[in-house]
Amino acid sequence: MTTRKDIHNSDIPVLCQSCEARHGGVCAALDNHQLQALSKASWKRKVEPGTELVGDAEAVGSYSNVLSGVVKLTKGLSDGRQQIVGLQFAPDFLGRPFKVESRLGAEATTDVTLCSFPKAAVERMMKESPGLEHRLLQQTLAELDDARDWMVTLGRKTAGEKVASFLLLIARNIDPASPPPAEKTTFDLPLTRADIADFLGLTIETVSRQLTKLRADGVITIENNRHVIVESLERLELRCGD
Amino acid sequence: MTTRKDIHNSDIPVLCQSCEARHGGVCAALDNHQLQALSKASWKRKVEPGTELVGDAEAVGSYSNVLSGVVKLTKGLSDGRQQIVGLQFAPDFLGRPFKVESRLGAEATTDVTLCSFPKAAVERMMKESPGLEHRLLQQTLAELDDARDWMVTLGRKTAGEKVASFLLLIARNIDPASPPPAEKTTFDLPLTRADIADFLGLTIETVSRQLTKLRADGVITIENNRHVIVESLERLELRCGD
DNA sequence: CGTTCATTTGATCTAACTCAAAAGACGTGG
DNA sequence: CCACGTCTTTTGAGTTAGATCAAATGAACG
Repeated sequence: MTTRKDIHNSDIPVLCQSCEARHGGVCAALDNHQLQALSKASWKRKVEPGTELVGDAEAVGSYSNVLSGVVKLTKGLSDGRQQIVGLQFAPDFLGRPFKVESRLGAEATTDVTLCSFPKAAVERMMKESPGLEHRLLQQTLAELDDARDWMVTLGRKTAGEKVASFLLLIARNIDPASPPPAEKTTFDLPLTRADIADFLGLTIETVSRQLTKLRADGVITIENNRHVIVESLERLELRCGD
Repeated sequence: MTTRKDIHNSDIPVLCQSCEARHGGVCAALDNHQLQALSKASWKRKVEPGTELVGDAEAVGSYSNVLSGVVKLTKGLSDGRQQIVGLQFAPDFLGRPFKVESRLGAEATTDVTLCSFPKAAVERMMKESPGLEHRLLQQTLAELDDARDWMVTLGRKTAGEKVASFLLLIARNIDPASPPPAEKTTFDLPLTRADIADFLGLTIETVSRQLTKLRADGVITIENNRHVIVESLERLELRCGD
């Protein structure tokens, strides 16, 4: 077992060996040969919070895997109103296949590590290997499910339920390694109050007031504005409305 | 040219020959041989408005193509609040691949014609032919784009903008044959006021008031509660906020 | 032509927004 | 280490868009 694994690993590109996306991400659909080919054309980069990864209505020449951190996907109205339409956590795939122009903005909200590939290389590989396209369909279906869940949050939940739903979403997704925490968790909010407001379709003030309420009710504790301690996930779930 | 086409048509299953989804829908990704195989196991049906096609949290044994009419996809909260998270027009594909249980309700809102296939047959065919999976990825990506557009509508638009956006969406999608009307159109609303409210995250009363306003401002005319005449698509677009 | 259901209209009410100011976090340079 | 300025978050007071409650009108149908 150990031997076999080592032999296998020796075929895996150096760049990919320690990569988390190797298992959960789209790269999991590639065999070692394809991984070799792709890794030659790929590059890692680290970006700071606030870095714009894809501009709204901008041509995109590459796809990426999110290896760590959080990326927000935004859409704007002509008068400046904004809505965050998705959050990407590791090891999500970032990019819109088969379209030159993205109608989405993408921006790092925390320190983010990315592994990027040229659009052409991915699309060639997609034609050759159905497994990759299958994996991409899976992720897209999952994103569609998430988007529709969020539509319920946006359309039908109260401010209190929205904020609770948001905290739960973060608690469940912020750590790509350990899946679902049971009863108590802790994390740093990957978004500012302004971003949370744009994600929930609320104002900063309303978000703040609802967080204060959750704190007053002993459901959460907040330290230094960013660090959240969820005292009871169960009680948080009860406040989500569903 | 005519000759060739006729020869080709003779290979196409009778059931599919006059089918609109043959060109725009997922079936367009199948060759005649595959079409033959699938059509043997498929069946058409007509259903009335209000027919539940898929129950929330119900196991689904088949996929369908919408051939005519409109299907609403719904999600509910525990206390009865509802949100429509998508509308399917012809020739959309209906169903959630790779999942036994749908977390969505699906209900006809008009008279609907469906062509249904056993889940297993579609999934087998998907494994054999990458083209089908590719086509499905395309539709899923399009649905994801639509869902995200709608998130902006739900999260950031005013009641007036929401209703205008809804009318525009219907005007652009109700007729699968002729794509985008230019300046004036006419259609029957495929949804009741209650459904429109659930789609827009509003109440019936607010929807009604906004429709009345659009009528008062001369943007639309309404006959018999259901039939809408859009006097100026351009002026409707201006009211959508984006 | 009366019953039923969908829609409109009217009169309040309230959750969330807006505007304004205070409090807290954080970095910088003395 | 502390004083200062900047930026973010919280808190407060008043306003409003859309909800709620209630009633009238209109369409469809046996």
